[in-house]
Amino acid sequence: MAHDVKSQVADEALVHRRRAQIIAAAVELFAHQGFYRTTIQDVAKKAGVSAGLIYQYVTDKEDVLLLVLLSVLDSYKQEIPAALAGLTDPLERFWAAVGAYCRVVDQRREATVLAYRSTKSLPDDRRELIKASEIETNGMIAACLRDCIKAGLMREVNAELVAYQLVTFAHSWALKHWRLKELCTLEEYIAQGFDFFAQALLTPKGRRHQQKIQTGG
Amino acid sequence: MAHDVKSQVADEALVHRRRAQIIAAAVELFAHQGFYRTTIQDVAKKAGVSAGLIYQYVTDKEDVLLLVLLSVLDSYKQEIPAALAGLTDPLERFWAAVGAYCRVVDQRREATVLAYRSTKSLPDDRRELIKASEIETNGMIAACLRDCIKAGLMREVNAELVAYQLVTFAHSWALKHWRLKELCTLEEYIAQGFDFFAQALLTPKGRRHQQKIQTGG
Amino acid sequence: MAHDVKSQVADEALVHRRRAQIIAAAVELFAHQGFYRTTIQDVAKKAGVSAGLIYQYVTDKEDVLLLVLLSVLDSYKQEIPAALAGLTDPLERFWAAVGAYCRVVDQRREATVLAYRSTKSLPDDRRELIKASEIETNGMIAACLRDCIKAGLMREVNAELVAYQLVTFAHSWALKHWRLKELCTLEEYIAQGFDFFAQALLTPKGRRHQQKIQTGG
Amino acid sequence: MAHDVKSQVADEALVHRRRAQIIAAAVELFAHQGFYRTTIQDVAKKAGVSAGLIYQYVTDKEDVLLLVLLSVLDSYKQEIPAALAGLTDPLERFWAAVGAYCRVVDQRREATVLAYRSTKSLPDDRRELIKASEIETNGMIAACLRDCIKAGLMREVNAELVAYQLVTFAHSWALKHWRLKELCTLEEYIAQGFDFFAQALLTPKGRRHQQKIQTGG
DNA sequence: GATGAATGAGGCTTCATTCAT
DNA sequence: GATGAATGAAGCCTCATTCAT
Repeated sequence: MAHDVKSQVADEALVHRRRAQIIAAAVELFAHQGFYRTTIQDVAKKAGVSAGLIYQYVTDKEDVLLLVLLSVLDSYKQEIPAALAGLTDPLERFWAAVGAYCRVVDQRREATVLAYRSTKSLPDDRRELIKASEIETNGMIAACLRDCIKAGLMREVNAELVAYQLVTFAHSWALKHWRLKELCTLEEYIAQGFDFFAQALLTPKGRRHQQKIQTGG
Repeated sequence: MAHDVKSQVADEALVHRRRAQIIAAAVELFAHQGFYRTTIQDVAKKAGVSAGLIYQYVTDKEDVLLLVLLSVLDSYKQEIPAALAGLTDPLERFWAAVGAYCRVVDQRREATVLAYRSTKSLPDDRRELIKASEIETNGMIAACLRDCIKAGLMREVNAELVAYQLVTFAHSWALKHWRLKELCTLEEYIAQGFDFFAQALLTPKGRRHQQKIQTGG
Repeated sequence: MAHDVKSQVADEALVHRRRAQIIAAAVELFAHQGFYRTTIQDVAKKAGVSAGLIYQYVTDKEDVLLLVLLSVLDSYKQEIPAALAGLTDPLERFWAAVGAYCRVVDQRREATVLAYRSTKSLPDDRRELIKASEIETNGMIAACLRDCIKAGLMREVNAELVAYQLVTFAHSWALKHWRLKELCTLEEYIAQGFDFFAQALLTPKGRRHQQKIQTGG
Repeated sequence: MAHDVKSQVADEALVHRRRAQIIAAAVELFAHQGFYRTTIQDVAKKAGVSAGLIYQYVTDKEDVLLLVLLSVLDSYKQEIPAALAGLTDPLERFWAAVGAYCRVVDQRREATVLAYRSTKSLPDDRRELIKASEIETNGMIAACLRDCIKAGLMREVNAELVAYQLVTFAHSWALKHWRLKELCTLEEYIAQGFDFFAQALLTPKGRRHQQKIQTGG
């Protein structure tokens, strides 16, 4: 799991519980007020612990941010495989992955925005952890895409590049939510996105397959 | 344009010059170290002025950020119309607008990232200014899109929603540059994006028109 | 008493002790150098604590001033009742009250001057607290006066107005000490004041009573 | 006149005019906001000149305060002799002097308060100038008092000490105006003060003389 | 393990003063 | 003589971090 971050406390279960507590408080505060505007005292108070305690589970304020960001990215990494479970059809898997992504983003909207804003607040080495996690998630989407291409359902596009476009599409729901929420609901957003990407990516064969899925489903 | 922000100094030309000086220094520093890590002294030193001087042209540190962000958004608002000048064909105008957008983003890559990261650091009222400017720029793209739809060259899509997708596509070049630059060049990025959006948006008529343009051009 | 001012620290006893420490340091410094010339660092150093600590017991530099002024006024409010304890004769009580006032002023001479100089440095709402306290003290003197009038020992004067004159008489010892100390001692100052006010206020009956007291006492 | 303060400007008339301009602006600002809260820029703006100009007529910000305070004390020193002009009767002169003092204080109420608050803000040497001026004014009152005593109209009191009491009585009208104005008008204040001091000071002969004056007047 | 009072370095901001025009 | 833009020292206050209990 996520944290190679060192703690002064031995009991692993406790470490886990305390960190969860700290992260929960921090996500909310960071998301609303930003990293710099949030003090450790704020986090401590919201988490219902003392400020000193936090420093037994974390070395730095930046460490708290790292923990928070990793927890956000973790939730992405968990939801996508979960959504794919039991599905075998490449096209179904593809839409399921993208849809799942959009929905996690919606559930953790503020945290997603936070990730965009704050990654650069981390020192380079810790930021690499974040990037790695992002690449991993993107990889899941790209893999689905490649399976569709291999099956002749989609055009030969640069899978990673398009994966970025898909991911960005999902993120935008959070980043531009202030405006988008006035234009459509989440499901409408997803629907028009699917339509859009379908147009852009599907081969004639893919289109026919798509029809079948929708009719059959 | 851009700054309704008040200054202690009367001489407008001077105000303009000084602010440009301050903004130039600040963009660079904010982009690299972030808003909070950058001190006013840093900005002053880089701008070659005293810290006190800055406060004759700005009320706040946050005001500096506002000025910076507005200057970024301004550059968008200037480049797009410039790229459209002289073009009348709806499709040509559309691609020109999107291409121009991508290229400003590339030129001001760090500033663009800064805008994403730091807008939330502004108090609500100042943030509204930013949002307004963003909506305005988006409107330019959406207008081109609508013209294409009206001319029967593109499908009937939600113009504003798709405009967001286009804008996001451009921004991603800056936001994910750390990864994308390893996958392709800017022009390749634009080309595959055009291809992608063409697939998604053009009507048969639009496709034929597109052919003509490319052949003729 | 005195401090409705909020503190970050919970432990009331500690808050009390720390504030006393801060006030003690501040009175001296403010009295000598004035409020504006004294820095929080000065206060901290003299109090033997860190600058940051002060802000756990106070919100503002102005808050320190408020605390100081309230502590001065408090000492007035405590000394007068103490001086009256056990006395029942109206005339005796009157002189005791005025004498006590003069003596506190003498003991806290610099603080008294400070109160005159610095009250206006407070924002209006905090200044009201000071005024209220002053009115309360004046009320004690005025009450003694009224008792004497009721007993036919003093003329029918405007008690509150004369109370002001008495209070001002006491304050002047501090305010004009630089000159008065060359003209007389505190006790001489009080004596001539008593003589003066006796002439101005006593009725014939009061004069006879006064004789008795002095002879008997 | 008052200012030994040096100026960089030669033309004496100009110096005089400029200083009057500066003082006028400063009195008002200092009186309302206090010395430290008022900036030189504030004074310059209110005086309708540039900040730089002030430093051609003054060496220091403290110099401005000195000028202001001296101008206040000057007005005392002018009004009292003016009120005495033409009067020969010692008792009449005495009441005229005290009355005049009270009325200048009323006219320059805020400036008087300022003098109380701010004298200590001056460095020792400049403060001596103020004290000297105060002693001089007090001397005028004390002289009237001594004349009355010499004429057998008043008791043998310490003239300087009582002069202080009289002066303090006048000042209190300004210092405690916030409360006194609710208790009486200026003229009532003066009247009750006169009554009070008459009781305290007049000999039987003085009392008869007083009757004559009032009846005759 | 937990607490929370204490520390002190550091940043934003103000403003008296100067000086080139 | 007058201007006002520029300077830079200095002070208030915050907050990450420590440590005695």
